[in-house]
Amino acid sequence: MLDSIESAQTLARKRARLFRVLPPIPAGISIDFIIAPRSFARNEELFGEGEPAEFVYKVEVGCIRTYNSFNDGRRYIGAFCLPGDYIALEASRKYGYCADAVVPSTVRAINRNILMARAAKSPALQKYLLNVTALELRRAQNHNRLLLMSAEERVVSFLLEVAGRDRRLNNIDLPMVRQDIGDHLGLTIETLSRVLSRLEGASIISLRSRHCIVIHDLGALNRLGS
Amino acid sequence: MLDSIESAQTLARKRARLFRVLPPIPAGISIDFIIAPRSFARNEELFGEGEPAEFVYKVEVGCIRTYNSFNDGRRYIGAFCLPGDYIALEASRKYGYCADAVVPSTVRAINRNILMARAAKSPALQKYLLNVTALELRRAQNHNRLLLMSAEERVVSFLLEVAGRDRRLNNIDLPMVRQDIGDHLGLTIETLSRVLSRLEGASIISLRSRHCIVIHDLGALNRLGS
DNA sequence: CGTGTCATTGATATGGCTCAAGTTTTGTGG
DNA sequence: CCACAAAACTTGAGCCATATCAATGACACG
Repeated sequence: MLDSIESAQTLARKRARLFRVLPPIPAGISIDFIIAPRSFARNEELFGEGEPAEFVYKVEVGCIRTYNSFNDGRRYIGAFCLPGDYIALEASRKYGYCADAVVPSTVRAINRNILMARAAKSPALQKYLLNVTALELRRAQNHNRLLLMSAEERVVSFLLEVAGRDRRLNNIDLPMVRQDIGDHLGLTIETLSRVLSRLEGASIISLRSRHCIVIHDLGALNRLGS
Repeated sequence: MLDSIESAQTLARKRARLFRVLPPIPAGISIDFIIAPRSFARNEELFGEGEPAEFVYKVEVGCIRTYNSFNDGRRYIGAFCLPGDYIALEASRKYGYCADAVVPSTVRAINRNILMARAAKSPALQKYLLNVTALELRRAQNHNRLLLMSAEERVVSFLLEVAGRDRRLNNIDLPMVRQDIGDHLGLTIETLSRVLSRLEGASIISLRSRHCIVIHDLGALNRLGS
C-alpha cells in the first residue's frame, strides 16, 4: 500500500488534521515548551493516574491515549491525542488519568507552575488556555452523548469524527488497534467488529486494512449517526 | 417532617453544598452579574440548544438541568446545576444544550461579550474562569466513566456524588424526579427504581420519600460503587 | 516460514429495556 | 379537610442488544 512506504513522521503529520481542531493561536502567542521533546515507544507511559500533575504535554508526533483503568480490568480511553493536542491541561493537583503512546510518539512538556505563572502575565495566553479547555469540555460533553447511543451509532459517530477533518480524503487512518477503539466507545471488540463488517456489507465503508478504513457513502453514515 | 416547614430558600441553600464545589474565588474577584436576577417556574426554559450563546448564567436558587434531546425522543441530562454553579461558561457561538428549571429557580445572567471583555482586563478573573472550566471538564470526564458502569454502579455513584458534600447529614435531598435521574445516568426509570428498591432491601438506604433518600450504610455503598 | 498478535465470526448468556399493571403521592377544587 | 384526578413511582413478565465464550482466520515480524 501507499501508506506503508510513507515515513512515520509523514503519517503523523497527516493525522494531525484528524480528530480535533484547536482554536487558532492568538497572534504573538506561543507556548514554548521548556523541556526538550521526548520520544515514547509504543505502549510506553507518559504518566499514571493519581501521580502529581507536574507537567502539561503537547503532542508533536504520533498518538497518545489517555485512559482510566477500572478495578474489574476494563479500561476507558477518554481521548486519542494527536499532534497539536494538549494533555492534562485541566489537571489540578494530580493527573486524573493515565497516558501512554499508541504508536511511537514525541511530546513536549512544560511545568504546570511555570505555564500558569506565564499565563498570569499574559492575558492572551490565559485566554488561549481557556479556549482550549472549553473546547475540550465540549468534546467530553459530546462523548457523554455518544455513550448513550446504540453500538452502531457509536461506531458511526466515531468514524464521522475521525473523517470529519478531511472530507476530501476518504481514507481513514486509524493508528490504534480495535481494543483501543472499543475501550473508547464502551464496546467490546467483537461488537465493534460486527458493526464494521455490517457497514462493509452494506457497501458504506471498506476495511482496507487493520488501520485503514475507506468511506464510500458519507451520506449513509450521516443518516445512521444519531 | 422538618424539611417541609423550611422555606424553599433554606432548602436551596442547603442544596448548594451538594453535588459540586467551585474553586474558591480569588480575593478581590467577583463576577457581578449585570442582569437582574430572574426567576423561572418549574420546567421553564432558560435557553434552547443551538440558540446564540448570549449569556452565561449563575444559579442563585433552585436547580437547573442542562440537556440534549435525541431525535428518537430520548434525553440526556448533562448536569444538575445548583446554587453557585455556572451554566454555559464553555459555550462559544451557540449553546450546546438546553437548560430549564427542575424546581422554581432564580438565576443571574451576564452577557458573554461583557464577561470576556472584563476578563481580558483582569488576570484574576481570567484565572477564575479557567479554574471553573477545568473543574467542569473533570466533572464531564468522570461522567464519561460513570456511563460505562453497570446500572447498580451508576446509581450508587450518583448517590455517593450527591451525598459526598455533606457527610454528616445522611439525608439526601433530590429536587428532581426519577425520569431526570434516569436521563442523567442513561437508565430507564424502571431500572433505576429496581436498583433503589434492591438497595433498600439490602438495608443500605431508605427511600423516605420521592425526594429524600437516607443512607444507612455508606461503607456498603462505597464497596458497590466502581 | 513459523509464531504470536490482532481481527473476525459464530453460539449462547444476560443485563437492562419495553410493555403493562398496579400503587403511592401530589395537586386541585369544593 | 376531604374527594378526586393526574402525575410519579414501583413491580412483574418477556424480549432484545450487546457481552461472553469459543473457534478460526489473517497479518506482521523475527
